[in-house]
Amino acid sequence: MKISDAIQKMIEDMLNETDGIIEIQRNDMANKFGCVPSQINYVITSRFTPERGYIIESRRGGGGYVRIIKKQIHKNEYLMHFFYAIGGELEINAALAFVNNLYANEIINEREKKLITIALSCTENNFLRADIMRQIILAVMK
Amino acid sequence: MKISDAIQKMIEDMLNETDGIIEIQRNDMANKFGCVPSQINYVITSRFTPERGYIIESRRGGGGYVRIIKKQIHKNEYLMHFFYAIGGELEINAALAFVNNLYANEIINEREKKLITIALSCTENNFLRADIMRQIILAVMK
DNA sequence: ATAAATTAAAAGTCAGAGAAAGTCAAAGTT
DNA sequence: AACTTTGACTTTCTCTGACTTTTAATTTAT
Repeated sequence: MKISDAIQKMIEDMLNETDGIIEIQRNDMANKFGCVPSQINYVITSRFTPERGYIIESRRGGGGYVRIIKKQIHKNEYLMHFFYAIGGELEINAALAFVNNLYANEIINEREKKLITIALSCTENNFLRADIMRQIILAVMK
Repeated sequence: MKISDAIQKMIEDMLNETDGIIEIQRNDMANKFGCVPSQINYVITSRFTPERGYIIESRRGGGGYVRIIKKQIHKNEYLMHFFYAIGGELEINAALAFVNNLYANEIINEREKKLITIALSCTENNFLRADIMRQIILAVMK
């Protein structure tokens, strides 16, 4: 049961094995799963949506394909940019505003936000805080 | 014995036999107890509430399910214990040992461990560090 | 040998049927 | 009065198939 989930998983696995961009043959894939081709469309439109960070491109006719692209969230770029923007000092309010931004952009979750807030609030020294902020960015960047 | 109580007991038993997370088919379970499906909802909403430490997730349609998650409270107990064990001062080595312990026990993940380490390393002051440790525990406990 | 026409090979669309779970109010119990 | 049971109705999700559209490949005509 749950063919759609199996299809989703296969696509995700393929995306992980590559650089986040794959091309599939709709009919082939439907065949592999013993389902009707339009079910592939169903899976794609219900799970690989733009809101979830996917881009779909396709072409019909002989040698057609469906291309699924997982948007590489510019997370690291975003973080890098900030990393270099931090000066020698960092005020607590500016720091917390940035953290809220990270949270809003889903780069960190609520728990991480709390931990980071603690780390940033542990000193009055804005030089030290800038340093801590840099360490945090590196930690979050993985 | 009331049917609802029997259903509750079965769910609790299932939760105890697993890691505190189960998935049931609402209609199947209703069938087992010879009741109407909506009675399962009744049991869940009246007994497996968030206040009692349960999380409910579900999905409709073919292959649907109701997932019941029992929040592992022992983690919080564990954290509580440490929270009260922290004295006025906390040396960096003791603090980091504790963090490693949390990581080993899967209460925090690697990324959180990094963030916590940063927070704990931001001062030379063992009084302040004890305070930070307490804040961290509260943040992680939710 | 090209251009046009045809055929074949994809992928897309959409609506309907079916499979679950959710809701809520009324009726029954304790 | 509070809790339990029931069932009619709703909503969401999945699967299917007939039909359409687009593109490539092939054949035919000039």
